[in-house]
Amino acid sequence: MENKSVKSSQQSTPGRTRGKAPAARTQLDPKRWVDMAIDVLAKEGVTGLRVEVLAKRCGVTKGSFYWHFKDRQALLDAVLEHWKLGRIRDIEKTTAVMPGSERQQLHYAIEVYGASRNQKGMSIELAVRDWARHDTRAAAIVESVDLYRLECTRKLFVATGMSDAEAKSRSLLLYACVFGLSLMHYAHFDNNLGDLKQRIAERIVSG
Amino acid sequence: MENKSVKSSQQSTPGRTRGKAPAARTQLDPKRWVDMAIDVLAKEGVTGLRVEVLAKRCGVTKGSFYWHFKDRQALLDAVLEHWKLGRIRDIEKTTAVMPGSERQQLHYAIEVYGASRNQKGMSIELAVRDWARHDTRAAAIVESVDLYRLECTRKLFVATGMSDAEAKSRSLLLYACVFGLSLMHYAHFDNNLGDLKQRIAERIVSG
DNA sequence: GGAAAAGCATACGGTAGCGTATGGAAAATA
DNA sequence: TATTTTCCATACGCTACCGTATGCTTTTCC
Repeated sequence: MENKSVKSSQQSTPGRTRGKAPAARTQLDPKRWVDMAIDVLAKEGVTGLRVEVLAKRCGVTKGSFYWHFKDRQALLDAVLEHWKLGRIRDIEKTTAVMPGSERQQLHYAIEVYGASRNQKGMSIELAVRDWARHDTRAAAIVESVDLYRLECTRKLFVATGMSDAEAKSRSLLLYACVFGLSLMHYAHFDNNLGDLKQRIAERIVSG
Repeated sequence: MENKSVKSSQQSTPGRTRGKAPAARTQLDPKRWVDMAIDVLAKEGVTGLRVEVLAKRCGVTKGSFYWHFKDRQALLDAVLEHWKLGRIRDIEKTTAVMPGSERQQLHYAIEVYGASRNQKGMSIELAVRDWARHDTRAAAIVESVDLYRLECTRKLFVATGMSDAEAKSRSLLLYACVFGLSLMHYAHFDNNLGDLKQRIAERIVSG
């Protein structure tokens, strides 16, 4: 009972220099826990993220969990960090664009969030945001991700010829609308939702 | 330490004669529970809505609770119903308008949701929507409220001269943006958030 | 092969919450 | 005043968690 590897595991690993990738084993399993945790997070929210429930889903007992993590909070921190990094990678991929096709890319950004294949991603998004309403750590992560997102799309809007203030407002409108739509229940509001969404996207992107 | 005299200002209690149906008397105190429950809901979310916690906040024990409610679910149902009725009343008040000032009323609807004095209302709103992600009853309530809201603002947009399809898309955009903004952390995105919000409101309302 | 460490299981004590049972006090009613 | 009905407190059993302690088994390394 020493050396509970939280998430700063590695660096030294004293004495076992010549073996083989020593970090490989103790590095991969925390990731398995985090992946599973994010799965549960999407379906149940952060309050459903219980140690023993998670262990059962992993096919082990919590004895395993407490070997890999100091406590439940350590897992939650790891989940937040993993989510943040994943979002940043995703944002960069989504907003990377050849000069000239910025408008098209903005439409793509809107569409990709509402896509049904992205259902799980949006569930995670909403779960983290609800989490952030009661937890300052989660709130800090959400803020950093939000600011990064807003900045990336702002640049796209600027590239389409807008003023900076207008680009900022459009950027904010874009994400607010994307997240807001995923929060509403409007399936029966119209029988041509595709057209509605198209009009909304135009309203956000075009001048 | 007696404090049970919140008393009852019963109104009619009809048919009190020899029959039964004495349920009227026990009608006022459940409201106290529901009010307190909504308070907790706003701060902690539905998962924080625990019987014993609530009882403590009411200065009683759960023995009282289980006299007024069958179980926890009964309280949750009552909370949902109360919330729904309150929202509908509020929507009707917010979207009632003299012919000619529809645009102004739409701006007011946008502004009133983002107002800081409405902080608690928005907290409840978000709590109920997160609740609805895991509970079909809550989802049904949210859907009915959403459809009513969307319909009311749709009429306002139509009154400003828009086509029905356009009015519907604006209506959806309006609420998506309002709820989405309350979900994001953009305070440090700009030092003139008022201007940003103004631009967004114009984008939603004006043609 | 044999010691040491990794990885997990089992058992334990503790808290929090749900719902039930039962009794007691206060108020309404006769 | 006596009795019933309201309303609430207390006590209980039960489950789901968290975190710790301590083994047991499988690798890893010499």
